[in-house]
Parts: sequence; C-alpha cells; structure tokens
Amino acid sequence: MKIYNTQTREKETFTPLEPGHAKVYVCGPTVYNYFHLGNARPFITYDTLRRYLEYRGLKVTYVQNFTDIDDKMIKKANAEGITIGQLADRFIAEYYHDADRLNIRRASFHPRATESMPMIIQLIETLVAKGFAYEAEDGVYFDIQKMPDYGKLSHHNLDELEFGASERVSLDGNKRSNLDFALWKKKKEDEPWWPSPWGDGRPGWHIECSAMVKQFLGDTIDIHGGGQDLIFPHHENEIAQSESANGQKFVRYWMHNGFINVDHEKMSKSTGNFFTVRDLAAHYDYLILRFFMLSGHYRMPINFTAELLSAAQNGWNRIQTCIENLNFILEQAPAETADPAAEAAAAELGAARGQYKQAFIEAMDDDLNTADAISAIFELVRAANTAAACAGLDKNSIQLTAALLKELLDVLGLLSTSENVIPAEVMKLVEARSAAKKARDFQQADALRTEISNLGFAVADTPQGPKVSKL
RNA sequence: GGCACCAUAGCCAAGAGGUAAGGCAGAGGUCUGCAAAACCUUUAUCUCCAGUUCGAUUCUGGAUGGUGCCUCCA
Repeated sequence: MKIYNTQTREKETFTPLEPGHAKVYVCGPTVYNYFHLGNARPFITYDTLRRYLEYRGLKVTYVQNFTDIDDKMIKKANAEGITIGQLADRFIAEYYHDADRLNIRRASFHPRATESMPMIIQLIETLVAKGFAYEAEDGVYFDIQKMPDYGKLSHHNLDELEFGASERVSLDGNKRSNLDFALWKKKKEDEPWWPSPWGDGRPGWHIECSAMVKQFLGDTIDIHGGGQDLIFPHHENEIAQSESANGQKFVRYWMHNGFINVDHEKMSKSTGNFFTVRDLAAHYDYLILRFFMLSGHYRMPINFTAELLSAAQNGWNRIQTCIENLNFILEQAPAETADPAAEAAAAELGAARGQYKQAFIEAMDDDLNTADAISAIFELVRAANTAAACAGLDKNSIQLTAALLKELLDVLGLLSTSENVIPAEVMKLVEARSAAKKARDFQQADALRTEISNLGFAVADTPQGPKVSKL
C-alpha cells in the first residue's frame, strides 16, 4: 500500500517498522462539546485506514486520545460550574454515542491526557535535563533554537517562522523566542493543577500527545494522522519534543486530511459555521454522513451543503437497495442454474466479482483512494442488478455477491447493521393487497399500499412476489 | 511576507503521457394494472498562455481564480 507522507510530500510504500504490526496514533477531540462534521473527518478517515490495514492482514494498534485539559476545557467547565473531569466524562460519552453510530471502531486505547501526567512530567524533565527546555517565570518552554531542523514537517525554516510570528504576535516576556512553546504552564487562578518539579500547574497541549504516543506506542510509530491544520505547530512541536527527548525518529508516515468547508470556507468552531454530527443525524442516517465523507479523497477539501448530502443519500440508497434485492431473490433462487441464460449471467457476475474486488483493493492501496473504491462498489452493484434480473440465477452466485458487497462495505465502515424487520401487522396488509391484486381490484390494492406506507413501509411488486422495505 | 493545496460535464468526484471511471440530477426507452426498483441509450476536446514531446487534460514554467497554514482549530 502507498501512503502520502506529508513530510516527504510523496506517496511512499507503507511497511511497518515491526513486520505485520502497524502502530497508529490519531489526534482525538477536545472533549468540551459535541464534535462537528469537520472533527469527524479524521476519525472516519483513519478508522477507514485502520480497517483497511487489518483487511490486508496487519495487526493494528490504534490510539486516539481525548484532550481533556486545555484552555477551552477550563473555560467551559468554569462557565458551567463543573470540574473538567465532569465535563470530559460527559462529552466522552457523547463522542462514543456519535462515533459508534458512524461505525468508528473503538481504538485499541483512548487515553485521556490527564491520565498520562507522570509520562508528561517525565518527558519534560528529560527535555530540561538535555537542555532542550528551560524554566521561565510562568512555565517551562521548549527552546526552538536547540532544534536546528525544526520545521521539517511543515517545510518552514526558522527565519521564515520568526518573521511570520513577529508579524502577528508580540514577544511574550517569558519566552526567549516567539516560537518557543509551553511544555508546562504554572498555576493560575481558577485553573486545575497538578504537582510538578516546576511547581503546580498544567501541561501544554503539544506535550500531551508526545506523552501518550510514548506511553501507548513507544518512541517510534508508523503512522500519525490528523487534520491539516495540525501540521503546524502541533505536529511540528510533537516532533521537536519526542525526537529531542527520545533521540529516535518519531513518526515514519505523517498523514493529514483536508477540511470540510461550508460555502468554501473551513468549518470550524471559532467561525461558528459548523454542523455537529448530532444535529445532522436528525436528518440523515449516520452512515450517509460517513458515505458522503468517503466519496472524496481524504486529502481534498469537501464542500458541505444539504444538496450534496441528499445526493449522497440517493447514491447510498442504490447500494442498500441492491443488497436488499439480493437477499430478497435469494429465498426463491434455485440451487443450480438450469438454463443457459442464467449460466451466462452467473459467469459474468463471477467475473465482475473478481474484477471489482481487485479494483477496490488497487484503489485503497493507492493512498486510501476511497472515492475510487466506492466506484468499484457501484460497478459491482450494477453487475449484481443486471444478473439479478435473470430469474434463474443460482443461490450461490447471489450469496457470493452479497457477501462480497458486504465485505467491501465493511472495510469502509459502511456496513449497515440494522435489520429490516417487518411487523406482522404490515405483513397482513401486504397479503391482503396481494389478494386484492389477484382479484384485479386495483383500487383496493392501491388503498392498502397507501396504508402500508403510512406505517412506514414500501411494498414493491417483483417477479418473485411483493417485496417490503422500510421507508 | 513565507509555506502548501486546488481548478475535470448542470452538480459531486476519480484518473493515466496516447483523445476522459463512478455517483447525483436531466432526457428517451424497456419492464409494470399503476408504481417502486432495475436495466439500456444519452450529456466534457479536463481555467488560460507558453514550453518539453510524435502526442498533454495528465510533465515544466507563467497567468488568473479559489482555499488552507504561519494564532486556538480536525
């Protein structure tokens, strides 16, 4: 598989450091609110990466943290008169509520920053001892001047960065350089604190991730993922901290996803143009949101509009209907193909399964090209629909096709688990309608169909009899 | 000022140095009591200019337009 590495700006063949075992870390949410569609993108993207790596036979240790201590957490908790722990508990639960429904699998570890305090302190101690960090009046800072290759991920050099920083921020008296960043912030009023060798206080944001990576995955990991806005300074700073402290290469492949835009502008909490997944889920199935997201390449921006979501819904229905239809015709399908037409259909379908599975894998191997992978699924759907129109198609062909569709959808996390349960009440109406139709009482039949749809179900007439599905 | 990214049909979106996947929407048709679903047919010289090449939409340079990062941010 090839992965685009932000650091080298090239697609590289992915080989885990430890054969057969990929170590992946993804920056998780700050748990002070429901997450919005933009936040959901990395969760979905890297969950899909993880599923695919496992599909290809790798063991994956997958870590996604919860940031439960930072300015936003403190502000929100103080505003609500609760502790940051209570705030975190609440929104971690809300995270799982949404994430589970988006088919985002639970990570191997979901560490909370506040639970990694010993490792955070240990890392800072190491950095101070090695001379990469210094203590100032209000905290401990990383000394950028000690890190000559700082900027290697975002491809900035120190001079450029100094210039940019000086244009925007006046030098804070406690720091030696504008670019130095806080590892430890000494206690202020109304802020939670932890004891440390530099007095009571709390960790800086960047060190939390370095600490959790080290604690759960070690000094060198294979893949680190996150949004493009984290490249600088967050990931750059993680590199500075981890490599300076550990003396090892930190991350072998850096992956960064593009943004979700609204009216071609980045969706973000600060600009207020965001849609939470929870709100959208009131109008669209969670998996449609996931499908929508995966229908473009993860590094490209996605412009979000209601129209596009509706279009995604229609495409999604096509896939779901195909699987429903396969399941439906399976019951009455013959065990063996009898006539030549059915035999030909079965042969063609068999070829299509091979061809499109191959296409799916090639697409995913190419830097997780889910858009192409989904079009392979659509082509398989068309092949299945065509073959399914042939009445004599055998059970085995149908089963193999349905199984492959589900297999591929599952790799993308798009396998719907909800079963189509038809209440007895509805079935009764369906039977009554069939009887009315047989008697050529079409008025009565149509009236019953209306009644059925009022109960939330659709009935369609097929050569195999009436097919009922949820509206 | 610096560093990146993007520009493909009405909309969304892949893509390869040799005349463009897929989805949505539209039109026509087949099937159906009607419908639904499905199937078939149909809709693009890939922003512009220059260069490299036998040949570029795909490579290089430039222009124009859009976005992001350089400050919390997925």
